[in-house]
Amino acid sequence: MPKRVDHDLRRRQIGEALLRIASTRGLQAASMREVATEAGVSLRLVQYYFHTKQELLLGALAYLGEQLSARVEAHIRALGMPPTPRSLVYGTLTAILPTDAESRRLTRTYAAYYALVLAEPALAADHGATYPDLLERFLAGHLRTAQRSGQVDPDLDAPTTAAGLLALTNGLGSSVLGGQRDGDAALAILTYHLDRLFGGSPGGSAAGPAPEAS
Amino acid sequence: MPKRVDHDLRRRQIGEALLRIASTRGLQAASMREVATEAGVSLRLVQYYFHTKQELLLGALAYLGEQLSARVEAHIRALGMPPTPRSLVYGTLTAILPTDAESRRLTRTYAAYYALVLAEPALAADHGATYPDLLERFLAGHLRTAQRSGQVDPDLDAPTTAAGLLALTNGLGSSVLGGQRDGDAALAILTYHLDRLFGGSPGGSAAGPAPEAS
DNA sequence: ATTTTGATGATACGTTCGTATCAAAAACGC
DNA sequence: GCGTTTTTGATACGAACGTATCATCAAAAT
Repeated sequence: MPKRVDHDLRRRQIGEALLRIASTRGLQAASMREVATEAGVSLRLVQYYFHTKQELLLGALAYLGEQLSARVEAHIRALGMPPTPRSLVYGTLTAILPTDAESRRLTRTYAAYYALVLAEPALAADHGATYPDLLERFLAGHLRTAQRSGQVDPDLDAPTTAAGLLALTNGLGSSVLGGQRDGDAALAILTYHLDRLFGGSPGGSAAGPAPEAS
Repeated sequence: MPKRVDHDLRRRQIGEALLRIASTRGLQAASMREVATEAGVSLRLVQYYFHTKQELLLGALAYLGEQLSARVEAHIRALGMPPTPRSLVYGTLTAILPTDAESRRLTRTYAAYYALVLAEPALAADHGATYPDLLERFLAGHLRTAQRSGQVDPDLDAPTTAAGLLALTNGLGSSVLGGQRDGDAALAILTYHLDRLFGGSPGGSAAGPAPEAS
């Protein structure tokens, strides 16, 4: 048996090269040739692992989703264990806010794909609609938990509040990428709203364990 | 003197043809030839009025800004005269939420330009940064007025709240365009937050008439 | 060392793009 | 109807794109 190479790894290397181009110069600059150069491989190899460009775009989009999920998880973990409802909401939202180089890259790439999907809905058959939905339900669940433990006003509608928080964070992210304000200013606005929501007190106590992120 | 034609009008007709394409098929589908076809003129004429494509993109972006401003104004007016602080905030935010065909077209086009500007910042020299800023200051000012007249909690930070409302609206708009929810659901979430902000009571002196669907 | 798989190279096809260059025709105020 | 302006026509260029097709080279497991 001859040379063995992890095909999934190669595909990932090439796909992430595309994501790197998309984050800096946009998806329209991500031609097959440019991706090959960025990945340090030949054009022929890109064609070898992705028979068509649509395949490449879809594969890279999947990698982007994984990177985003990983960052959200890491951000939640960074706020201490075990996670409280507050740290889960806070960590999730601050993870997708472009405040550092990595989150800027992720959100810029996401924005590029978002525009592409708007023009060509066939690209995100179901990936685009379910992922934000999952995030929203995740937030709503923990908000409800926080309501039950008295950290959040129980009169609030949890799903509506969760949708509002996620939309707020996305909108703040857009304003940061658009150059309207910097990441710290956006983070300040987000924490202002979160602190108002969570009643100012650090709270948390020894509340019950929360559902798990996927 | 021979045939006289309003050059500004011609430029507008061509520019708006580009906006129409951008709203449905994205900016990458808006080639000079496609714009000419959409506008019902020859490619040569597009080149006559816009010497380069960048000129065309910039000109059309200006028209988009005018259309957006006009819609915001019309939406505010539709909420009754004279406008109250509440109707000004409500009208501004609902105007830029994709709830009907026109607002969907506007926000989709705006999203397409947003992605283009992210990849090519030279396109929106100052147009991109100042317009949302103006909107935000506009909202903050009327929020402060509402605070002084007791319709809004005076403990709130007006600029931060205004930035949050605008970001919330933009984020909700993105979720609508992305197919996560429909315009009515987004409008319900927005009004939920606005009603909480404005203390639930219709307030605003002689309570204004209900918003109108367009 | 042979065999199988991974990787490169060079190149080409057909399309579309932005842009440019000829020219001629059509419309309209005087 | 003259003359100026607007508009169209027919192409053409070079470049970049996605895709495809040759053949060859390198590497590693048996």
